[in-house]
Amino acid sequence: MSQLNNHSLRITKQRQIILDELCGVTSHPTADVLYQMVRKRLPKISLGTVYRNLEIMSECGIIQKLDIGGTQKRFDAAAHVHYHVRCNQCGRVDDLDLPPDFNVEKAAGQLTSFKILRHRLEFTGICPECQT
Amino acid sequence: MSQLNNHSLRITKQRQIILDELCGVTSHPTADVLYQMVRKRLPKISLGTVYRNLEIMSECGIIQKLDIGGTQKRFDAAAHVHYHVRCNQCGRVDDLDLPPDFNVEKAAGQLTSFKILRHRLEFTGICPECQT
DNA sequence: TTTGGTGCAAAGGCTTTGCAGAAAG
DNA sequence: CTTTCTGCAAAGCCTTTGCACCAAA
Repeated sequence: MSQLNNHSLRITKQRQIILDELCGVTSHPTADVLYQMVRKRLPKISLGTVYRNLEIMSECGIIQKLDIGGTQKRFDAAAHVHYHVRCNQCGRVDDLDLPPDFNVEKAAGQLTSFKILRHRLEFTGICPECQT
Repeated sequence: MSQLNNHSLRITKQRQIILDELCGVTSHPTADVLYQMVRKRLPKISLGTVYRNLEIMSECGIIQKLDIGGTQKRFDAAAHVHYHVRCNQCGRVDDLDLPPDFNVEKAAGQLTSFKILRHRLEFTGICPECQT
């Protein structure tokens, strides 16, 4: 568990359980799915608290907030960078680790049992105008 | 311009101008930005109409609806598959054409004047369970 | 105490949709 | 005429936020 910002973060039961549940799955749940999971252990928790804490924890680098398309964001306890496969039909998102140097199509086909239909590569960074 | 579904699509002034404006830019405007552009030529058009037609046109394959992260979807008149660079600061999205075989970091750095900070590769397809 | 967190509910941002009137075929 | 489309406004969905109370340090 990494360290925090300037202000001290308390380890509350809510936070602990949210993180715990997220760590306990290999899927990449949306906030509301995680909320349902957490509610089994903490029935009175609010969805707002789940969102708040997921946001905070991702800012601290404890978890990752995935913005990989679809209408809802997904969350991931794995801190390292990796790729994903999404199912067009059910929306399921699985991990996919790729070597730094690879042939996209080939590598993906070998590493997952998904039937790959498309892929999308997106870079993020600072555009020329914002660099100045 | 490709062909349509079972039901006949009419070529209305609204549709024509929306497509025209989208074709006229190399950026990947969000629906509301496109709405502003279109409004200069068609002041009474509604945002709903813009959304509706963008959706229809992307279903027909005339344009592409990009779901590449960020809160808003973006639209692109280019039908061919390609990649994108997004600016973390202003949200600007540029095209990036990559050869089928490439070294991700190197290729990207050479092809854009963005300062690349991260990249993300996402595959989509059908998961094992949905395949059966 | 003081500071930060929670639950609740309301508000926000983007997108979709129902409907009655308008327009194209 | 019939069918599709439009503008408008309302509703929907996901997420964020203000606030009063609560809890940890």
